[in-house]
Amino acid sequence: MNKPATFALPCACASFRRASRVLTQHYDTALRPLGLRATQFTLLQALSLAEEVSQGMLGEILAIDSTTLTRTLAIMERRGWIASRSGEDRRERRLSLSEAGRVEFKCAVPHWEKVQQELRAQLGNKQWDKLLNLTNEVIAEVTA
Amino acid sequence: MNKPATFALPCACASFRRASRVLTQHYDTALRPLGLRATQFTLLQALSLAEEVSQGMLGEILAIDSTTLTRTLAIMERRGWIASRSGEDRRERRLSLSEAGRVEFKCAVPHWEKVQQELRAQLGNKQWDKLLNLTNEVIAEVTA
DNA sequence: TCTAGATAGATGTATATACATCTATTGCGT
DNA sequence: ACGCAATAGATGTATATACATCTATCTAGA
Repeated sequence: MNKPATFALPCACASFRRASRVLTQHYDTALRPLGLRATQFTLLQALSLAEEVSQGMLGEILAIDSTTLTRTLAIMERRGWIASRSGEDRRERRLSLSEAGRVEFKCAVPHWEKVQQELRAQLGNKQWDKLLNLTNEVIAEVTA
Repeated sequence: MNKPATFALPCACASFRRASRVLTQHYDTALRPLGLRATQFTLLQALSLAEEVSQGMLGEILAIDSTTLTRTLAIMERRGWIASRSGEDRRERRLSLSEAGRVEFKCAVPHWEKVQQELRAQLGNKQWDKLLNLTNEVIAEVTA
């Protein structure tokens, strides 16, 4: 066995997961100085855009199981980045960025932009755009 | 907040991970009757193609950290699907499918093909192909 | 040959992830 | 008002994932 490190996989899921792992490592590396994981950055970004959302809605937006968010958000609440209060419907948790979360996010953005730029340069603008479009379309069509 | 469930994410990593989660759930659902996870199916498939590989090489092919494989493979060895023996270099573990693993894989293939077909139908042939090509290209270019 | 540095995996630890199940709450039909 | 089905999250459990560190082994140089 002396295969080159990259060879095409016939399985869309395998191929996607592999690409995810590789991308995630790049983003994780870029964000490590800030003590942020790629996943956590995504949550900060989503909350930064959404202002206030319920846990369930956040999960729907990101296609993350709501019970997964319970744990991931707990970590970020412990770090003081995220605040939650119960909504009018008292079963709901309404989530938002704390002040510290806003600061953390603001600090992280340049690092995030740098990785995005680097990858865009590596792939070329055209492929990069195709990639973003396709992944977003996949979601739109497969989620339904 | 009353956003539709799907909206475009500006972050390639977030977008990829989201698509991964959605795809993985489809494959997991399809393989659940067999007691197989998508990830595990991928490993069976890789070993089925590779015959015998070291853990490190398998990790390289799939872009999975070798120490991650230690745990994931342990589960599959417990189930009797995977055999390992030490190589000439006694630090290496040479991995292969056991007979039970070959059987399990063979049983799983039709289920896997069905999901692939369904997704292909849902996305259309053209998009499906673009998707596979792109993800594989991303790997090729970003891994290097 | 002996040893210092490199390499392959194993182990400790932390996070990400989902499903099954449980609890608290809500909303509806009577 | 009552009571039952539906819903939002929390909790138990299992897997996936990576990094730091450790151990065993190998390899190249003196």
